Amino acid sequence: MTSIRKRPSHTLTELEGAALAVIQALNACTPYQVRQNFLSSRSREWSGSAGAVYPAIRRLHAAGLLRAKETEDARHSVRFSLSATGRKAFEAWLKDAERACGSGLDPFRCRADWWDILPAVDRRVLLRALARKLQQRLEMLEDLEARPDTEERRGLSLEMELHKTRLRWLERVLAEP
Amino acid sequence: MTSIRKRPSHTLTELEGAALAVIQALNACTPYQVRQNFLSSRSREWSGSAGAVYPAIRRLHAAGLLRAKETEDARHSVRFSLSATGRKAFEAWLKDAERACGSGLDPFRCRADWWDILPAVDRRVLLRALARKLQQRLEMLEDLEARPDTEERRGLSLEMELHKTRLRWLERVLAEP
DNA sequence: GTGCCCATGTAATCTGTTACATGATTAG
DNA sequence: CTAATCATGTAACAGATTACATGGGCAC
Repeated sequence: MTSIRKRPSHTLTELEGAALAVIQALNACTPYQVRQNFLSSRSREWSGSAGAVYPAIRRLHAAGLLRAKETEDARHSVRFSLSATGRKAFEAWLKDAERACGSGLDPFRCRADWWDILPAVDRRVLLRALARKLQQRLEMLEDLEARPDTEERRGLSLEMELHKTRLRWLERVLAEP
Repeated sequence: MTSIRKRPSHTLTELEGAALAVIQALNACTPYQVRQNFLSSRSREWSGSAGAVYPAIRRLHAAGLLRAKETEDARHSVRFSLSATGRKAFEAWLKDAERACGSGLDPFRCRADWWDILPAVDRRVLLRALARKLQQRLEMLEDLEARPDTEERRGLSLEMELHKTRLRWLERVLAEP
């Protein structure tokens, strides 16, 4: 009897799902392009390190989710696109409400419960510093939004709203006793 | 010459930081108590698996951040508390605005950019399903908040606000063309 | 042709996961 | 006394990170 698999074949990691999304969007692209897409993305969710991207794409290919087409150029690089299985797996990842609605690992929320244990003065200083940093990120995102060449407008506006929510929360805590 | 260390001694993982927070809060506790605290936490950020907690505490101890005091009971279990170095490291973790204000790996935001590529009908069905799921989580959190024995009220209210923000974002997208 | 960037990786390591193991304690 | 459960782990493995390697193409 085989033991229960940790990750059943139909479940993708977040990075794998995102890689499929990029490949789907660019419709046949090289691992390098996927990596560049991750690197240029303003979200620092992943480093987009070669050591993550190339093996992930190899895994997806080995699992039959990707079809490879070798190009003619001298570097004989390989362009990948989604197979039928791959499209199905990607759709499942995209529609996975359970994972989408989990909170993930939010470093802000993770610390929020503990800031209270600081001495009052320290805490106020820290919360104000956090508010400044959030404000700063928000302005950065606003600049990004203003640029006409920015993709990912959906995620951008969502991220800005989330930052604003954190800011409001900070201000509410600061306004307390 | 030694190569640059990936993780300099003064940087903690999120789990290590959270473990220090629990140990600090309980003021001298066993690894088991730390683990129970993670397990009982409503946040599913980590599994609180033994294979993560025990090694993490051993690491922190080996790094001199924790002091161990063996108890007298037959299980001769060990209670840990923060050393001076440990308090300093924990404070640094707690006050790390750079990490706190990053967005972490948010599975909702991660997918938000790609939902647009679905056919309009599919997308509306999905977004409504997501809204229901978020609503459901929100109600669960409200119940939790209503219970008098709930700790982590700060993080709880923040998490609820973040969920509400996601809900509003969904409704805004649904209200479009 | 030499130096530099492009594109693709590999190696070592680190942290976390699941699944299993094991001795102590307590309920019956 | 025996069985469940408490408390503490270990083993095998997965997936990511950093740092390094390598070979092709192009600027000068």
